[in-house]
Amino acid sequence: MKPQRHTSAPAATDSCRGALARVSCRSCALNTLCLPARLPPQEARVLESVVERGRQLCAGASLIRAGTRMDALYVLRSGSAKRYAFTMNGAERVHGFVLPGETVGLEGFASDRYACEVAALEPTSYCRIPLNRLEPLLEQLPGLRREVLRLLGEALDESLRLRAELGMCDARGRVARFLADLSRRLELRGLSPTQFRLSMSRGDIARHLGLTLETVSRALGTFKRSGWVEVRARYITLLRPEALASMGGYAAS
Amino acid sequence: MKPQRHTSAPAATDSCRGALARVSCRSCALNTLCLPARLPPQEARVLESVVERGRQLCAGASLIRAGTRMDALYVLRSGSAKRYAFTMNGAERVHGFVLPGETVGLEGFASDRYACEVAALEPTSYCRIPLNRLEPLLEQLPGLRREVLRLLGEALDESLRLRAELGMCDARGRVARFLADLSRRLELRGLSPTQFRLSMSRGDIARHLGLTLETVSRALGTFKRSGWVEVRARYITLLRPEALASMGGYAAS
DNA sequence: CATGGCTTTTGACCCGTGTCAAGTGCCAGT
DNA sequence: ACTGGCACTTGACACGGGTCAAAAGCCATG
Repeated sequence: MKPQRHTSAPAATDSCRGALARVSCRSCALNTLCLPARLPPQEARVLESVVERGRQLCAGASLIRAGTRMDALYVLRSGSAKRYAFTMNGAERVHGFVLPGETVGLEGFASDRYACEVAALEPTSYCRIPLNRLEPLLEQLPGLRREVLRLLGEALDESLRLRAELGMCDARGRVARFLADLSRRLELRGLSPTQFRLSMSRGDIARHLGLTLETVSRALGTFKRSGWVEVRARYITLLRPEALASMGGYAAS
Repeated sequence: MKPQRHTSAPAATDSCRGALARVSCRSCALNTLCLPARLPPQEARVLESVVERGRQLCAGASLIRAGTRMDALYVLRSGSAKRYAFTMNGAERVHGFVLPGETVGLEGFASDRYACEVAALEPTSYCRIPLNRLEPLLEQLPGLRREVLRLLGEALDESLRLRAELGMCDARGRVARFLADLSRRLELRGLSPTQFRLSMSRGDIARHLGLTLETVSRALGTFKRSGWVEVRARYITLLRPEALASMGGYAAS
């Protein structure tokens, strides 16, 4: 068993940055969102013992290289990242953006190799769950087994839903939906749902939504002129979130 | 234990239709494609003991109702089906088409409820793997555990790739890709890759590719005029599959 | 064989978005 | 402060594909 070192103040505060000790999910700010949150406490404790803390990544650095052997799952602790891949004609395609508490690397189960590149969009830290430590736990812990299946199912469901809904609305609807979705996810993390910084470029957003960066820019321009948002470079303020939500087809399902 | 009745001739021939006995994956025509194919033989034998044979569905009948509690995985034995769902504005969205040997119901892991409706497009038969029998096996059989993860990963990967590639090519490219993909999957099942019947309507294809049925029809018309395909109602002959494949961005990856 | 209903094809038109190009703003380095 | 580079905005234009409408095929039924 590895030595366990505690920060004297066990405050579960707004950031994990300071802590240099080994992972303690219970004292992590993300404990209500992250993978262990849905596990029975004793299973969470076992899982905790195999989680490794990754070092900080600078903006642009890759957390996962597409095509490399899958050897771990990763969970973001802070910062943000984009998941992307290239089509055979060399065009970059952005599959999505990753926020703290979200798991990446799941598509690797398909072929034992990661299918997406995952790169930090700003200084970003993460946790790592090595597969060779995870697999034995899947045998012993039924809750963890169900949770991994749930995560995969959720990723699949989200991907299907995204394709369906983006395919049905026009450019402005897609951008509206993107903002509404981001807003919701930020709120879940205790951040302001109406005022935030976009860590990704217009081009990244465009390549995610299947548009061009000019069209994204124009959509934002329209929202600005309608008084729905305020845009200053990458800083966004949502003035009429309901308008965006309804335009993006974000009705109460 | 249920009674086991064997057909006297154990021929692994081209169809499972005749057999009325309980499931015997080893003698099934799909045994090289289906879920057990990638399992170690002894695990496959255990899995076989929990698989139930479903009765034949007629065209239009639902195999899975969206929103109902997830209680099983399903594998198609013969026929074909479409997976679809409705967006909140009531528009139908086709997530994909299912061929024999393919597994459906995986998205249910997200929330314990099926997210897609799955309906037969022609007379169709299937196998059923109840979850309450599958779960204990996941604890005991490491190969099965990996295989279920692989299936989910594959579904996820395919969904991502589909979204990426469809988003980047024009209407004709999408239809070409659709035909090339179908052709490949039919060939895997030992059927002709160049001559087949489309069990789905133009509208279904359109709702799957994010187009309108008129555009799908026009794309087929173009291919016909170029001499790439022959179209007679729902019967299709691919005359220049390579042309379609390259247009759909189906290069050797 | 005729009928009616459904699916598919074809045509005409127009809007939205991609494309190309120029212009603006922001930041870092010299 | 100047400069070069990059991200973003804005404008003009063309075209692909959505929309509406009508005609043609296909298949059932009586």
